[in-house]
Amino acid sequence: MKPTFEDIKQQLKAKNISLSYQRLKILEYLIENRCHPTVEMIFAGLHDEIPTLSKTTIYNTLRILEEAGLVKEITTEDKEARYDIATETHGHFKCESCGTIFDFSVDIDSIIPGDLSRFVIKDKNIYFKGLCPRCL
Amino acid sequence: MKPTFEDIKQQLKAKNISLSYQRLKILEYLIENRCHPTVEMIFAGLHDEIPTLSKTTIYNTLRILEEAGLVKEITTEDKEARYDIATETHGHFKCESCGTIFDFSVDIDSIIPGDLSRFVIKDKNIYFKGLCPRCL
DNA sequence: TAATAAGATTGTAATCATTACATGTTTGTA
DNA sequence: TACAAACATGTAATGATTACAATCTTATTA
Repeated sequence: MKPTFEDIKQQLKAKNISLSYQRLKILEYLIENRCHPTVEMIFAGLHDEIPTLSKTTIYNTLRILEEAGLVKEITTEDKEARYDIATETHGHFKCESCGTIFDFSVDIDSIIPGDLSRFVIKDKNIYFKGLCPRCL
Repeated sequence: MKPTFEDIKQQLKAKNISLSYQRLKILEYLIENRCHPTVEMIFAGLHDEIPTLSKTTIYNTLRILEEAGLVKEITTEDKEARYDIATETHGHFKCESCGTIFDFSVDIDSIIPGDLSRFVIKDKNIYFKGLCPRCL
């Protein structure tokens, strides 16, 4: 179910977002590096290929892709934001020791909130913390 | 099930955390203002009563209380952190229009992650976004 | 094809929440 | 009272993010 370039190109076209070289490379990076990278990591990772790439462009691109629903910002208590290609909803687990963020599958529809009947829910996030097997 | 001062004093004593005037007032504020305040809000709210209170003290106190498990930082994509007295686990819903954060009850144990059997889970967060009844 | 306008990218400078640090104050104990 | 440890305070530094102005690219139209 991982999106391919073609999937994403289609979605961008459908939303009238032009696909510049920089945007393409940022998307490529996100698809190939499913480690929930920070802006810094994207910047460093693309620097060899696009030495002129600016962080502002990365921020702009991520904002546009997020508004288009193709990318999600992962919210942790860290001050550096992390980004994830938006696929089916899944949970995130952050190891408090090594900082790695793991995906885990979860049936989000099974979460039935008690008293949100008059609210419109647009986004659901599940975020666990603890220790990963390697750090135990 | 809301904790009282006495509950909290007991817990602090049990953890060997001394209860200064400032810490007491910050706790008092958190107990009386269940609106998930920011540091700025705590600072402004206590300024009349303690004009000399410093933001550093608020940050320090919140960190100590969080380490003691009495306070939880709420993680949203906002850059300003919000704080909550740690009660039974509940979900948070942020209205994308007015920014208000609502609590909602949820049976967190009913969330069964698929593949975290070898992980130690220490904390679970549920964070929904959308529109609240008033903004609809 | 050339002219033009709209949209993208870039780099620098500003913003702002948070943290580090040094100094001054309070508290408990002998 | 004297002392030491813990605490509070204010200022300065940090660092991620955003604002902004200038430059470059792309698409469109005549």
